[in-house]
Amino acid sequence: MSVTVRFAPSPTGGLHIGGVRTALYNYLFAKKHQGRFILRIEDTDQTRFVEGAEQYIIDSLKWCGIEFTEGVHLGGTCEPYRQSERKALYAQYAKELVEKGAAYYAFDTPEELDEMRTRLEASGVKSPQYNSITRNTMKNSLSLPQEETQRRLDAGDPYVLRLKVPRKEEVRFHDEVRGWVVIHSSQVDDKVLVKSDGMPTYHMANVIDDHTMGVTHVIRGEEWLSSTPLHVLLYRAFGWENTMPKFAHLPLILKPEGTGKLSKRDADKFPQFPLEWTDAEGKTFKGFRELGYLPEALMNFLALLGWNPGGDEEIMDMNRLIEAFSLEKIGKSGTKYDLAKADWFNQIYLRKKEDSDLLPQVQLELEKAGLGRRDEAFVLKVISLLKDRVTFIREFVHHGRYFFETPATFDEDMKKSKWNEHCPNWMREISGVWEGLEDWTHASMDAAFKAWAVQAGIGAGKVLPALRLAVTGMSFGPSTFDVAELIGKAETLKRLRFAAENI
RNA sequence: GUCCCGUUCGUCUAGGGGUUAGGACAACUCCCUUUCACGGAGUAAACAGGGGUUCAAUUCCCCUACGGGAUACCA
Repeated sequence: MSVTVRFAPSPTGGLHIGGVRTALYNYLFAKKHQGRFILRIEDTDQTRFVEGAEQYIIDSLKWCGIEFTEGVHLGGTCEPYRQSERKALYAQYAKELVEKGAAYYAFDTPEELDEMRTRLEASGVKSPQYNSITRNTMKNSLSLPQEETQRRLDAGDPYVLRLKVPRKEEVRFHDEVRGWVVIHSSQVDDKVLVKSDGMPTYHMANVIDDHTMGVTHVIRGEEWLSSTPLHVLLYRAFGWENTMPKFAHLPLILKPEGTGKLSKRDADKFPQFPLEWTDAEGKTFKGFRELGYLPEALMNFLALLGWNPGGDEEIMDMNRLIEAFSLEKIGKSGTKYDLAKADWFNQIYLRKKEDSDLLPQVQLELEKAGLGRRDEAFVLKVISLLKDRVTFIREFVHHGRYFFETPATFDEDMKKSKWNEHCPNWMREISGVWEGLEDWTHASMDAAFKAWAVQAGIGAGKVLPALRLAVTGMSFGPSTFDVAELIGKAETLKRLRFAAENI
């Protein structure tokens, strides 16, 4: 059977980094096996629905380079792909479960449920459950006389459907990353399958969808490991156990500091969203895109967060990741979210790009910084001079302002340590020497400068820092001669004379 | 509390009954560069603890500790 996987987020907000990684692993696995990859929207909780979230998820994944073969935005043979539009299907299967005696109606109000829990706790039960024992004391179609159940149903009393979890049954399943997991059915409670608003819960919708969509591998976060026995029980109840998908539970991404799993609530502390996201309160969070991360760098970083092919190889583009990916090599332990390495990946991928690929974004950054749009050839040269020195595209501005405007201020530390009382004169002399230059190149400037230094009896090392300060206003950067060559003779001489008067 | 999962340098990880426990990021040092990066060479840095099994355990088993997850009519 061909591989079918799915990514099934809830449209409850911005897609966070953990979700992106889950989607990525599913994508890599699907591609590797030339299988189907479905985008399904799990919107069964109408109270948590967030407008725009679905489109955001689609846009984000697209930016990441994660592509689906079918789904809510593409259509496909298993439509609809939005769970809220599959209600009729779930109702039909729910009915089947009741008829089989695998599920039952429960009429208990939230207050009665609370009461049951406090009563049980008072009598020493550590974790009160609605289960094979306690369900007899509650109001449901198992404990109530049949006529009473029917009467309530006919009267339109609110009810939920619960799974009748067997009292003594061993549930075991093989997890592709963790091996065999065994749990006794007594640990599983009679979970709600259909809520009183008629919507299925995640558990039921998930099982029905995965089955009807032909999903072969469920690759999801570890937070689902605990409820997998319930899902197995559901497959069993439906009689689908022999075609049950394989499970692979991914280690969680943990907060970089302190403890706990990463959550969207931490988004103001460190970037978590692929694209800029504005939440319900109107708070806007920058995405990786806005922060200047390259999607290929992000994907490489994310792929290696919890998975490793087993060697020293680290720089892997999407094709290479697909080729190397396997479920067995997924790690078991949680992983701290430390972006330092992501920055390094970004630097690597930035350097791999052609200067011309960087041009549009650099131009954009220049414009944003108020430096205007410049001649392409000129900017291209700036890029080649600066590319090895930056991690993010936006840094071209910070590192290279002086290419676009005459420096108005000069680095203070540099001034203190390298600018002495002779400097103004030196600058004037150098500008005089350079003024006579026929060709304005790095080489000719260098030669003229050295000749002047020798003749004046001054060590080049004494003057060069001052020269840099005069031309760029900064303490670091490419060779001053390169800068001078690019900005041109007139501008360079102007800067030298300005510096002589003003530093 | 209970159940489940986990634990190798600060971080991401490789490895696996006998290894000088490997790599990468970050840090630091040196070289290159009359700057800053890049590049190169180094330094420091880890098998959670205790019991077994074994000639031998970081690797297998058990316990403890610690971390995480789940315990909803959320996903």
